[in-house]
Amino acid sequence: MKRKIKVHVADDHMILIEGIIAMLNTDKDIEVVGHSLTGKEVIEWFKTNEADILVLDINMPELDGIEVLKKFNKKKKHQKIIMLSSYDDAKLVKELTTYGADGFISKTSAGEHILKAIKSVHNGDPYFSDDIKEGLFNLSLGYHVTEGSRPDSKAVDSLTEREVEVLKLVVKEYSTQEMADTLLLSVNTVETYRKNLLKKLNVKNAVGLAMFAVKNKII
Amino acid sequence: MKRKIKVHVADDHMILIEGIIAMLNTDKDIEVVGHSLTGKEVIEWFKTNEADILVLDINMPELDGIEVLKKFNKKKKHQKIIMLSSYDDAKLVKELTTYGADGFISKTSAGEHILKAIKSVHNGDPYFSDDIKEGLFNLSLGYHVTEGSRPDSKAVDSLTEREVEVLKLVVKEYSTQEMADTLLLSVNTVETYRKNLLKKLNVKNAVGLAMFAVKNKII
DNA sequence: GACTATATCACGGTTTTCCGTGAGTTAATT
DNA sequence: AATTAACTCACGGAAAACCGTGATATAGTC
Repeated sequence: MKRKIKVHVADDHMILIEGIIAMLNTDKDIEVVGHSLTGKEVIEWFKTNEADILVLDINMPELDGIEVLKKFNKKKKHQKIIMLSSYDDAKLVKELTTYGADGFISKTSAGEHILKAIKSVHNGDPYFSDDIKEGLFNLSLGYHVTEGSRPDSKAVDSLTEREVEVLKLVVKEYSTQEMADTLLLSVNTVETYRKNLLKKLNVKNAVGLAMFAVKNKII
Repeated sequence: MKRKIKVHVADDHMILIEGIIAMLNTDKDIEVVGHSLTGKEVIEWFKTNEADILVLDINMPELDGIEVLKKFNKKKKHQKIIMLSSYDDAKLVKELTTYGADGFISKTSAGEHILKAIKSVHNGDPYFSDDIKEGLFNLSLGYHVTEGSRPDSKAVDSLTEREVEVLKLVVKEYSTQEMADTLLLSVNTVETYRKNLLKKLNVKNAVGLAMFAVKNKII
């Protein structure tokens, strides 16, 4: 008997999880072996369990899908990962694939796409749903940013990934403590990034960081 | 034979719609007679069709659930409306019930709640899922929240001249001391304005003030 | 193998922000 | 005359941000 494809589903909306599970259960080759409501739960689950495919929502509390993806990437975990996105995440696709995402489907697309994606990815072929492809296409046609004050691309490029992550959270009004909890880092480390940001971007305080982020569309 | 409860489901995520439909179809008293992906579609559909219950997502493109609710309310349409919300919409509940929402369920709650909600509301009893209730409870415990996140003209109008002046300087990365020097005020006074701003705009810190200023073009 | 960049954490200290609460003055409105 | 809104200031305490400096580990590059 053929071994079923083991799938773990992570999304902060239980209703959506149930919907996906119900659908996947209609396929005899697929078995849902677990689900999580937060990024932290995902990490915990995979410490003691395993699955072939992880269906991972981008927006989750505590630890979002992107962070989870990065952690898995770093640890060279072998399971494939399909990112679940809301409509406006097209621009993330490229970035996320470099972090090891194997597939990308939009929640706006029909549910059968998840089935297709799982089978495709399990076969080793990346999968992107049509609307994601369309979004990518539109992006490549010259994403027009509304001009305001001149962005400082030199400074942007000088930022490391972690610094950008911290910057994004600063914009969301997170305190250092909250960032540490979210990114699973020590408060001291977050402070270091914050200091580096202030220096690199040559601003005086968190407001300066936020304004820089706005000008450079890091938001 | 008993007449089934006719339900229309509106959400911009097809996957979620499918999940809900699949679940509702397991109940013999309920019949899903239509679904929509945008607010406009909902309006169009109800011009030529009818349903007993409308399950309506708050966040949709083109015309969001709130607008749809208002339109229905104005036209005194007779069907009941259950709002589907993401986690952080608790503060909207009160406002939405005045616009004629009969129920409120969070997407984070389990799917069976939709069944309960539909039957309850169809019986004439309002329904709120537990986490929504909890959110309301917390709100009534004093956390005075004005409004959600979108551009908020009410909040802008509530600001006094002095508060706006301080806000502008906050955006320019001024410290309280510097603002006091610039505006020829005592540090204490500037602090007061800053506190008022935080409260009025319902943000956590100076970054929140800056982001509000950006959104509302006070810069 | 040395060098560099990145990521991670620590510690002690200063400054600023944030919070609550209260209170006096003027100008406009009822 | 009474109320209200805006403006002004004060004080004490808690929390967070900011600053400098240094350390370790790792991965990649020259």
